[in-house]
Amino acid sequence: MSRADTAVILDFETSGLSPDSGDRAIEIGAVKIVEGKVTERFQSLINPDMYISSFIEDYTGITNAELKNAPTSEHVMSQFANFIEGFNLIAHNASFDKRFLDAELARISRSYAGEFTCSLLAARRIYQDAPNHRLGTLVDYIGLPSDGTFHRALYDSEMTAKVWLAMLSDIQEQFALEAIPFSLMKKLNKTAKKSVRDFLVKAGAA
DNA sequence: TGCCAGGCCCTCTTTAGGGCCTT
Repeated sequence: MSRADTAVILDFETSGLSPDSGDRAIEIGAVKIVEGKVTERFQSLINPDMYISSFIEDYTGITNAELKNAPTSEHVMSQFANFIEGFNLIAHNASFDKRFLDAELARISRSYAGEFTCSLLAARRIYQDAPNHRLGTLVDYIGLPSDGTFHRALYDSEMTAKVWLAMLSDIQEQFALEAIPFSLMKKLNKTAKKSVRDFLVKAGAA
């Protein structure tokens, strides 16, 4: 049984919202957690072979000048495919990062065996009283220390990992669950919000 | 030329529309 506190939490900065519209990854950041502790980190800029808009330069702080000298996607994604091998994957709004991961890996004919789950969908269920479920808001809502350097890949993956571990800790304590399996968090992503409490109580009793 | 995302989830719903999230 794979544990939900053992996984790779990843985050892409990209040139836009959709690889299907020609957008590319410009930075990847990730942390590997094993039994709740960060054991490895991965970070690299990625040369997207295109100019990024001034909006994206402002949003991320990543400039066209930096990207011009960045390593190729082929190089970075090959290393990243090795990094995630054997691990399940987590991202904040996973459907977004999964699309870019799949698109960039497809370019080098690589794939991965791990399963994806989403910290955003989990947070919408576990923290239903939060003002909203953006990463930065959740960091404040939970009371995690932050220097506010959001919108960079490694920082966002680090903060997503902290939010994820806080959620696991909270539901573990609240519903008397032990060593929460990854499969439980995947099911939680698809559980109706109104019945999530019953779902977790039953999971604790099982 | 002009357009430009997509999945989840709520509700004034299900023969639909719009807000939330990610860059």
